[in-house]
Amino acid sequence: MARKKNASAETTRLRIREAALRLFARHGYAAVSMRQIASDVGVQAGTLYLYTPDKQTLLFDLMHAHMLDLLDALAALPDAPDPRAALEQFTRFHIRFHRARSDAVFIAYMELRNLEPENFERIEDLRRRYEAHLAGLLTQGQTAGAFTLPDPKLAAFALIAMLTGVNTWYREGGRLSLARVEDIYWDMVRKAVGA
Amino acid sequence: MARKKNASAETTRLRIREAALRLFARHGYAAVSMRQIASDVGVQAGTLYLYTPDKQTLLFDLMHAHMLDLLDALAALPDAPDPRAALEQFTRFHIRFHRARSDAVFIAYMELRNLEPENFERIEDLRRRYEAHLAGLLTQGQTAGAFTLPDPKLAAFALIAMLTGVNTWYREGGRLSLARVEDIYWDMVRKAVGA
DNA sequence: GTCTATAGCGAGATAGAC
DNA sequence: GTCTATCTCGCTATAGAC
Repeated sequence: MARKKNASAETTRLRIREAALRLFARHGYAAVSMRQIASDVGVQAGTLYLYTPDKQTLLFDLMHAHMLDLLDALAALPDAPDPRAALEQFTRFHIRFHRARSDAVFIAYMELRNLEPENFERIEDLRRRYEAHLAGLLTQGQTAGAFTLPDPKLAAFALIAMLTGVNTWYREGGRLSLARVEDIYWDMVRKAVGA
Repeated sequence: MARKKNASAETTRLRIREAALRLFARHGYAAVSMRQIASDVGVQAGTLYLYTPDKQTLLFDLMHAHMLDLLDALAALPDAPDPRAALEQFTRFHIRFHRARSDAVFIAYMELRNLEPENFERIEDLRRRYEAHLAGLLTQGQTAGAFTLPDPKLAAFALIAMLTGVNTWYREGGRLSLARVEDIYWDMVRKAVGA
């Protein structure tokens, strides 16, 4: 049946993306061969080319999907009553979202240099939108007198770097729960912007 | 003359390291071939093997030298009169030192996964010493009542991530001088730790 | 939709001439 | 100290059988 065949093909497609995501994150795009990905999925290398025109497009699709997920999830956040609540919501959202997708986050940052120029620009454009959202939120808060910060744009860069950094050290089952980590980082974020 | 030959060899050695550093930072260790490095230096590929036993050792040596430089420079900082002054000194030092060596910084972080386990452990050990220095400084400040922070270890991770992040966006000749960037980041650091 | 087989290429590393 | 030449391997991508 057509439905069965499509379902099976979609499963293979998904498994290829999962394997590529994990392997690229662990060893790096350039260090991973199409053969390794195929072996991980349990198909032959040639089979991958039914699902992607080439290795570069596979990488780009993974990064692009991740950035769209991020912006969609950001847009889906409920409205906050005031700038301080909005910043707290952003802080906790950023930590949770990035923690849950550490492989994709790692790739979206580390493999930028392996993208062809046109693909690079498309990903960078999406990243700038995310940064601009936070910068706008900080600017609003400052205008409203809720925050005191020397430079909203730099503060946005600084806070995003700080929050994303959780991924480099946080391990499930460690000293602190993720909820506790959120609390601690929110405390530092709040103080840093003078809220 | 022996002196002339040695001097020439040392020059070649240096140029190989510089080329490798730049190329690894720009394209990634796995994506750069020994032939590319040789071509950049202006020698043949085989010549590189007079200076390094293999590509992996070349990478490790670059990362190791960078980490030793960092710890040496940290140790060479003058004593500060109090915890707040020590933290300000650290903040400005970190930004300046990392900014001046962006290629080495990038490699020391991004290429960890391309190190063989034993080499990885040696680099990680050096990195932990650097983090421990800041964590110790924060703990002292808190004990002395100069800082208010929920968790010195997490604060150290958070601040280092935030400060290193300057390298991802700062460009010479941009809107802000590096001195001004230091001021702005120090303002955020100071507030974040409640100093 | 997946397989086997392979074309075509470039990699890391080494040998030996100069 | 650097070169040319080469060994051996694994890569991306494609062709065609089933």
